[in-house]
Amino acid sequence: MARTAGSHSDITGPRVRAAALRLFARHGFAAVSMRRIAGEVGVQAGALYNYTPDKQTLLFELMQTHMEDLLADFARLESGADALARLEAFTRFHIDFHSSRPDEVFIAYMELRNLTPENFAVIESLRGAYEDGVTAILRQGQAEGTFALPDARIATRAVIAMLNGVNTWFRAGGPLTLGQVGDIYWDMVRKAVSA
Amino acid sequence: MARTAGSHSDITGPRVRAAALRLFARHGFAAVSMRRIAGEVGVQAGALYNYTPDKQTLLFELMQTHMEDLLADFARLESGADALARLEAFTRFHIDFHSSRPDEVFIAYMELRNLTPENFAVIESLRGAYEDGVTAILRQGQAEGTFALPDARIATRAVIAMLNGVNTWFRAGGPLTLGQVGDIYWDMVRKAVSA
DNA sequence: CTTTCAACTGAACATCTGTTCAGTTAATGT
DNA sequence: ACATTAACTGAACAGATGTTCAGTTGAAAG
Repeated sequence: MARTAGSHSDITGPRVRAAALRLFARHGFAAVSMRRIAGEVGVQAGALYNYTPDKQTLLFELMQTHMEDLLADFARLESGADALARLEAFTRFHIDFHSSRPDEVFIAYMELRNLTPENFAVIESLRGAYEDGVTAILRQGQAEGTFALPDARIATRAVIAMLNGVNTWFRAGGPLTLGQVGDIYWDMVRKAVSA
Repeated sequence: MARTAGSHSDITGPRVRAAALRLFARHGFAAVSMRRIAGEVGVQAGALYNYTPDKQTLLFELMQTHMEDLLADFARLESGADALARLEAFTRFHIDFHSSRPDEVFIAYMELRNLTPENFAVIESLRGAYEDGVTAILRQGQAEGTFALPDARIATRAVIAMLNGVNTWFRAGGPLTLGQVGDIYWDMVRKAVSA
């Protein structure tokens, strides 16, 4: 095979995904053309089709990769501890992970409606798996008597929605460090679910 | 003036806005063409320009109207009571108002990036005014000693983000009434901010 | 040096985009 | 009955859209 080493595909592929990610997050999937992504990479639009079968798949794979990364990192959190410690670890993890990937997070929440029904179902099930993990922590706390919750499923969504809000205002280099933001939110999360 | 009474403009105008609202919420501003809006109304695309100078203004006015309605209704809430009662009233109001206007809410949060800078500034300042109202309640509670908050501004955003989450899952006719949802969220909000 | 072929170009495809506007229609006031 | 004119049509505008593909390029394998 000619051009195996020194091939550009190892470089261009990631650059295509990076450009698509950036542009989809800034302007929205529907507002970004394949030509614009190609321009960002420095190639013609046709060349993109060496790296994705179509625009829809490009979006879907960005979202799928993001959700799988999220689940993989979430699974690494300590599961032996008591519910309070686990919820604190989750709270800080969620804030850290999401604030380190603002573009991915934005797309994963905003572009769901631009997925085909099949692709949507895949992303939704990944999101459901993440929620399940949080709900499990809350139910453990209910069983231990540490948490008092009218509904663990709704509390899960409430906590995640609250933490997602961080990404709308937090900017690294601002007055607060991520650790301080974690402290503030953990204080509110802890109280919100406590007995 | 001919065709004053019996004119269609009193009917078509609202129908244009309603169709745009529905379609923007479902598919996104960039993905909806003027021809598609016109089709929904039963009119040719050119006729839309009797009701809006351009597509951008159509979006902007939907968002502006929504935010002004929100602020007007928010201003009607009792302001004489103690902070706890005011925060409860706000919590239930926010849930009620937002769940009664899912399309408006969705657009107001999702289509900010499709506004021109001037229009964006207007909507942002309306949103800021709403946040200010909530922050005032939280600061009153801090002064009264009822609430313990590391940061009233951040707590405002946390509470609003949490309550906004309701719209992603609540459907009228489901297992819970809006009143029950209000109870569940008020329980969490109250505990989250309490001393 | 020659062959190979992954990576890419550039043009073409049919279709859609927001917006404008001369012209048509029909309900209204006189 | 007639003139007025708000409301709307339908065609046109210049350009953008996702996607395909025959052909070019140039680095590496033999």
